[in-house]
Amino acid sequence: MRIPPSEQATHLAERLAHSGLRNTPQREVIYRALMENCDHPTADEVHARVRPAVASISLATVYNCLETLVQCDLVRQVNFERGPSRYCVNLHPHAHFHDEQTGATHDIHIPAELMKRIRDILPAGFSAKTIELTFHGQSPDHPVT
Amino acid sequence: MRIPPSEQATHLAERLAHSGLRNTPQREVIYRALMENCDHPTADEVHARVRPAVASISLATVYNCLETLVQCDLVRQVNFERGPSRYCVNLHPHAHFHDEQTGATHDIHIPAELMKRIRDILPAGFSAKTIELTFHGQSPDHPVT
DNA sequence: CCTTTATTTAGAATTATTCCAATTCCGACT
DNA sequence: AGTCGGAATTGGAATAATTCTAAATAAAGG
Repeated sequence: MRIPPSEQATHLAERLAHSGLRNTPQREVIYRALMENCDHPTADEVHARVRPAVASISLATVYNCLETLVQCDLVRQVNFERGPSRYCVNLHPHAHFHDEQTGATHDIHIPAELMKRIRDILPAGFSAKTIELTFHGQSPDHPVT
Repeated sequence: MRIPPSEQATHLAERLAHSGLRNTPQREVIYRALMENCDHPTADEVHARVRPAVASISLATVYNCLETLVQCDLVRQVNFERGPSRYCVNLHPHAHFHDEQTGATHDIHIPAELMKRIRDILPAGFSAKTIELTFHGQSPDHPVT
């Protein structure tokens, strides 16, 4: 299920080109960092992770690149309450479970059938572009992050 | 369906007492402001609304009082992305529809049966204390706020 | 190469919120 | 009534995450 790094890079390059954007080392390394470890890091955490590879990268650039990736539909931005934004490379429709103790985030699969039922509670005239479903509580002992 | 002001006040007083907290004019006026107009104001907006009644009230107090009301389960705090927190007096389980153009927020009723199905997608071991369901998109022409 | 335009960068600015320390208020108890 | 102690309020300072700005750098096309 994991895509080899070369294909990741190709995918990124394609999507950027598709939006008329350039493929830069910073964007590549950030995208790779997210793909390697599919937890849900904050911009700060991403910054820390990519520094070894691109020592001079600034936090502003990390924010810029992450926004670009989100715009290209390569990455999903996730928010819990008013905490720092987190970034997620799982593009399948899914919910998030936020563990209040550990702060860990778990992806929860949403069956297509349920997705449809959820969409159906909207009264006529409402058209939803995105749907967010978030659980807060306690996750099992063995944290999968 | 609307509760008369006197009962509101009683309800507030009871809940505060129940948590060993005092009933202050600031808390009362803020609670009343929220009940009167069930849109989803920010702390700033609440501040602006209650100033006429309690001219000297500070923004810090508004934040304090709102937090108190949330803790007493009299008010629900709602967040969209990383925008300012909003406050909602509808305590029935419901979803939120956030209009991206106008910024308006609409409450959407969630049938109990659907609520149950949503809860059921959690794998064993996960226990959710709260569930948030948020739609982003376009709402009908005639905004109800 | 040279130009144009995109991107990166550091640091300043912004926004919402929380913290802090100093009053003020309220209720209980003499 | 007078006083004590804890709560609550207040204004202003502090914080945290993010965005803005203007200058420097890099890439792509001619």
